This record gives sequence, C-alpha cells and structure tokens, in this order.
Amino acid sequence: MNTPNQDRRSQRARQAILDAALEICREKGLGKASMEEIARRAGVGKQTIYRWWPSKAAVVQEAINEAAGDVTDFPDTGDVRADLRTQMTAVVTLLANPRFTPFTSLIGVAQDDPEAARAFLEGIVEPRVQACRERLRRAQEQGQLRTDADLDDVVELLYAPLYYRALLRNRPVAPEQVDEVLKLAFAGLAPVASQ
Amino acid sequence: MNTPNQDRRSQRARQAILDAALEICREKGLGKASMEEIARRAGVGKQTIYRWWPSKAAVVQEAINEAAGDVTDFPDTGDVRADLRTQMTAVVTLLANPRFTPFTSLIGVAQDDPEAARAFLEGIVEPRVQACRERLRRAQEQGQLRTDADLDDVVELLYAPLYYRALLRNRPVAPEQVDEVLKLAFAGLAPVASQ
Amino acid sequence: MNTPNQDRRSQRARQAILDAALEICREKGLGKASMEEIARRAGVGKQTIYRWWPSKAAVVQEAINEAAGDVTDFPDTGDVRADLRTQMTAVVTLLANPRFTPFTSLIGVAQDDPEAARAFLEGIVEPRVQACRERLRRAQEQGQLRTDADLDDVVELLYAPLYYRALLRNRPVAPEQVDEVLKLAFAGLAPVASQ
Amino acid sequence: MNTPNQDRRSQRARQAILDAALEICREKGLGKASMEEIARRAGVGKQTIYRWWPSKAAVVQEAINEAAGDVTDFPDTGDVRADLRTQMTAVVTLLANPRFTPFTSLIGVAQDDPEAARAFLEGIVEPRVQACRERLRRAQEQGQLRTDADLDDVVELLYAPLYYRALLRNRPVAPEQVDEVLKLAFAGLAPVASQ
DNA sequence: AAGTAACCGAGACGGTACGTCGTGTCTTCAC
DNA sequence: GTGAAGACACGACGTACCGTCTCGGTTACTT
Repeated sequence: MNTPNQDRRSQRARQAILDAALEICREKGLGKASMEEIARRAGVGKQTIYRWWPSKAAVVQEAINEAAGDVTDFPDTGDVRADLRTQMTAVVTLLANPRFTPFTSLIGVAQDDPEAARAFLEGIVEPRVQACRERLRRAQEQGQLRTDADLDDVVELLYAPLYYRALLRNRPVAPEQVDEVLKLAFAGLAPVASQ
Repeated sequence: MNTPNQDRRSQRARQAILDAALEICREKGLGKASMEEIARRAGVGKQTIYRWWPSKAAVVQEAINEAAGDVTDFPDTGDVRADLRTQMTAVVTLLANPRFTPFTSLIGVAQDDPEAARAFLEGIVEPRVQACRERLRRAQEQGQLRTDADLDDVVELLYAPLYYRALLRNRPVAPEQVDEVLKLAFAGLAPVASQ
Repeated sequence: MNTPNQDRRSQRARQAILDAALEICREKGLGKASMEEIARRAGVGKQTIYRWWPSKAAVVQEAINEAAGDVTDFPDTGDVRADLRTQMTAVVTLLANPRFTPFTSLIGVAQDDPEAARAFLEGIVEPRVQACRERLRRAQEQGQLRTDADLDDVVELLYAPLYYRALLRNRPVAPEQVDEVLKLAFAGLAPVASQ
Repeated sequence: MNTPNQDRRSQRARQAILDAALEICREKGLGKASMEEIARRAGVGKQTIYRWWPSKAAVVQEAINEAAGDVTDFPDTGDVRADLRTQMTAVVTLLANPRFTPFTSLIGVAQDDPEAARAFLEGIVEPRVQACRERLRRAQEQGQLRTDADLDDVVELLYAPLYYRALLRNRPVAPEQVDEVLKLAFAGLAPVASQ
C-alpha cells in the first residue's frame, strides 16, 4: 500500500496478517483489536505491519476488501428493479454476516480519522457507487427510472436505509428490508389517488 | 447516571466534566479524547468521572444530549411534508454543526461497543423516531401519506440518507439534501407516465 | 530520586524493583538487563520505574549502594597502614564478590553516559574518597605519611590498582594485591641503597 | 577476523566500516552507536559487517587499534624513569584525546561481555604491558629499580592511576599526573627520615 | 570465453526493548 | 462520603536495532 520494495515483500507474512486481523476482529471487534496482537497472532514483527499499512484500520480494510471479492460489477438483466434487488440483497447479506462486522467498524473509526474515512470512501464505497450509478443511468435511458432524479441522490435513497440499520442497530439487518425499501422508493410516499 | 448518592453530587464537577469532554472532542475528536485529559482539563479527579459514568462515550453522549436540548417534540402544522422539512432540516443543521461532530463519533464507537450502541439508541434515537412515527401516523389519518407503508420503514427512508452522508462523508452534509430526499421519496422513482 | 510525591511512594514496589534489578544483573549482567524485565520480574509497571529513576543504571546504582551499606566511615586505629589495609581489603572483597559485579558494570556504562558518570562519582566514589582523604590527612599530622604528597594523588595511587584489575581483568582480583600495593607504594620503587 | 576468504575481501568496505565506526563513536559514543548506522554511513550492507566482525565492539577495537598505530615498542634511553615518563605521557595524551574516547568505552562494554574483555586484553593491553615489563626488567638489572618488586605489580602501580582518572572521571586526565605518579611511586609514601 | 562461486549493496523479516500514554483501581487528604 | 490528586499494575503505542535471511550485481577465479 505504501513505499518499500514491493517485489521483496513476503506474501506469507501479508496473508498471515490479513487473516489474523480478521480473526481478531471477529472475536472482539476492531476497537479492541491491537497491532500488537495481530502481529503476535500472525507470527510477524510489528514493523512488518507498519511497513506496509499505516494503521490497523487500513489492515482490516484490505482484509475485508479481499474477503468481499471484486464485486464491483453490477448485474444488468434489463430489469433495473430486479437488478437492484439482487445487488442490495447482496449488500444486506454482507452487512448481516458476522464475518463482516469489521465493515461497520471501519465506518466507525472513520468518524474520528479523516484518513481512514478517505480510504474507506475511495477504496470501498466509490467504486460500488460508481457501478450502481452507471446501472441507473442505463435504466433512465430505458425508461425504467425517472429522468429528473439525480443519480447520486437515488443511490443514497436506496442504500442508506440498509446502512442505517447496520450502523444504528435499531432493527436487525434482514433481506426483507430490500423489498420494503424498493417498494416505498419506487412507488413514493404520496397517497395513492384511489385512497 | 449510576449508583452513588446523587444528592451529594457536585454539580460544579459534573458541568466541568461535560464541558471539558465536548471541548476536547471538538479539538481532536472523540477517538483521541481520553478520560485522563477530560479530568485534567475539568480540574477533577479521574475517580469522579468513573464514579458517575462508565466510559468516555457515556460522558460525551450526556454532554451532546444536553447541548442538543430536549427537542423531542415534532412540529405539526397540518402539512406533514412541511413539518418533515422543518424537522429534517434541523437534523441536517445539527449534523453539519462542528460542535456536534461527536454525534457521529458516538455512532462510531457503538460499532464496537454494544453498551454504547444500546445507550445511543435508547437515549438519542428512539425518542426522536417515536415522535416522528407519531407525526406520520397522524399524516396517514389525514390522507397525506400512503396507508400501506410501515412507518418505521418510512422514517428510515427519509432520515437514513441524511445520516449516510454524515457517516460516509461522500458528499457534504447540506440542507438542500432535505428537499431532494423529500421530492424523490414522495414522488417515487418510477418513471412518470408522460415521460 | 526525582520529582513526584515521595510520600505516596510504594515502598513495596521500590524494594521489589531494586531486588529484581540486582538479581537480573547477577544472572546476565547490567548490559543485558532491561527495564522491561526488571518490571516484569518485580511485578511492577514500567512507568513505576521511570517515575523514580531515569535509567537502569540509576536503579542498579541505588540497589548496589543499598547493598553495600553505609560504609563511608574510615577505620582509625592510629596505624594508617593497617587502616588502609583494612579498608582496601574491604574494597577488594567487594570487587571480587559476584553479588557486586554490577559495580564495575556501572563504571562501564559511565563511559558512554555522562549522567551516569556524574551520579556514580557523586553517589559512590566521592564520599568514600573524602573519608579516605581525611584519614590520610590525620596520618600526615601524625608523621605516618609524607607531608609533601597531594592526598588525592595518594588515594589514586593506592586504590587505582585495585580497580584496574577489576576493570581490565588482567589478573584475578584477590586480597593479596592489597599487601603488594601497600608494600610498593610505601617503600617506593627506587632501589634500596644497600642493593 | 574470522572465517571467509580473506583474499576476496573488499578493502574499500573494510576501511569505510572502520572509519564510519570511529566517526559515530566520536559523535555519540560507542554505547549509542549501532551496527545499523555504521552500515548506513559506510554505504555497506549489514551482512558485510557481520561477516567479518562479531560485534560493534570488535569493529571499534580494530578501528582504534589501527588509529593508535603499532606503538608496542617501549623507549629505552638508559634512564628508566625518563622512559616511563615518555611512555606514560603518551598514554595520557591518548586517553585525553577526544578521538580516542571509544578506548575507555571498550573497557566499559568489557564489563558485561567476556568476549570483548578477552579481546581487549589480548589485543590491546597485554602487548603493551609485555613491552613495559621487559623495559622494567632491564631497569632492575641496571639497578634503577628495586629487585624485590613484582613487575606486574609495578606496571599496575604506575599505569592504573592514569586509567583510573579516565574511567572514573574524578579529575581531568592531564599530563601533569605522570610526574605526580612517578614522584610518589618512586619515592614511596613513607615519611622521610628528616621530616 | 564461459561458467561459477564468492563477496558485495540493499533491505525485508521475526524479534526484543525502548520510553510514553492511557486504562481503571487504589489510597490519601481536605472539606 | 464526595472530591482533587495522583501512584499503581497493566497493556498498547509506534520506533530503533538486533542478527538472519534472501535477493540481484559485480568481480575474479576456474576450465
């Protein structure tokens, strides 16, 4: 991620660090994880972590990103609402997966660490938003979405409720939410004429 | 907040602690604040903090809550959309206020600290959601809102985008967002017939 | 030794630290001792050491000084040569005692650490030299020592050879050396007339 | 100093290492010097140092020895006291020379490192003591020195005070000391008859 | 002239210790 | 018994070096 000679980097150490980081996060959460323990558990010198990552948040973000896979491609079956359902369900599934609790923790540390915020935004959020926005644009062209809607606003309207539950913990994160959100968002809150 | 004899409690100390906590959060963020420094700056023994609060998050939440004022009452002019606009604008204004950055930080620590999460939910979120839900119920009765919409889902749909921006920092938190959200949410994303 | 409130100081911790320090020095030498291990072995936080001593050398010097007892008083039987023999033998015995190996180690670190050098000189050497010089002065008055000899030079002439062996390790430190030194130093190296 | 093929050894690297070692010692003392920095400053890989020397003390001893020149020959003008004066003054001059501060540092590390002690004794001390002893033997034959004096004891009596001052730092190392020591040592401490 | 074996520079690696900061508990003294 | 003060055991921080270990690259000997 940073400066030294990438060629000589030990892949063994890198993988052990990412694995240890995720494991510890799963056990006690990112907040109570420590560089010290990651190093200990990975059988690695602390310096080896600091050489390649600036903070534990950066380590965990890389680990999470790797674990999540390269899912930046957005489905396109021709039916935007179905595609959104697919993709949003994937997001909910991830947010609900205990293996991915560090995901929301990363958003947590970002609140007090601008660098972590930037990294999360650039590394995680923006690529996915970009893909979604692109899909929505095509939907507009195909007459499946209002054309007077700002696409960034649409993305926020659809995805924010999913994150909201994960972050605020007001209600459990569950796939049913996707249908609720899509129903409300597409139909609108205004009362129906016949009502 | 806890057990010892409330009557003999020093109001001077309590206020100094809350003030110091907010001040430090403003300077360096909740993450880098420490009990040590709060005590030092408040001119108070550490024990005095630990006696009355379980963690720095609890201190800060109390401070924030006090600073926010008891605004749990929701406006009701008869026009729900206007009332939502008023209330949501107030939320955005608070989220954008540098004095209230610890607000999102509290959501941050909640990701790794179930007790903080519970306290935030009970102490901050739920009373306000409750008031909003009540207002929306009246709107349904008055035919200003679809009756087939779950009110909790509606609250999430409207407010989540505001929190989303504050927490993800993808775009600046600004009052214009309120109008965008209301427009989209009430009209719905589906293309208009004439389009 | 330094600044914080001496009254509240834990005597338990102080003694445990001094004991642990000496024990470790005996096992592996001052050079390979570490603050970390002293703390660990004393069952004490590192901070507690750093609060009261500036370096491991300072800890060990205090421990050594305490172990050596307050032997700053010089014997005075009326026979200066006998008194020197007594006192110098005590020095040799100490230098030869495995319990006191840190003593020469302290002189060792002083070579690279002016503060340690100053502390050793003031805390250990000077009080003893002072006592010796005083005894020699009385000897001069009683006609047992040349009056044209600078007393500091005399002290050095007598004691330096003892330290020399301990520090250079050229020959084992042994009490016989005392008699050799006294014989040579008092009689002088010049050939005897009758020779 | 050790095993690999001496023929293929890079003289450039060797000299750069010795130079860098002395330079760093002069700047911050042997204690705060590090292999890391010697290598860096010499423009040399760490391995290249470890290949030829077992420790930084060994490097510095070799550097010092080289800088001191091969002065193992003892002057012999026929007047032993004059010759001692010459030689001892040379020692004092060296001890007082800032370029040679690592000299006493080497004695310092020897206190905790038997291997360094052995190397220093064999490589530095013994050859010089041997030369001195030889000169003293001739002096005895010529009736310039008591014949009942053990020569090793004599060497120690004369030279120890010089080292004493350098190591204990009680008084500044200065050439005048040589005359004081010779005067006292040759004349003896016993009071003169006429006094 | 090609092959090969060594030393060389560089620097990543698993470690240990550094000296500092913050934690939450504790004890002491003043009010 | 509350409150200011702060010492305490503990654990983590991020950095500096340790000594070992590959990596090319460059000689300088072999064949």
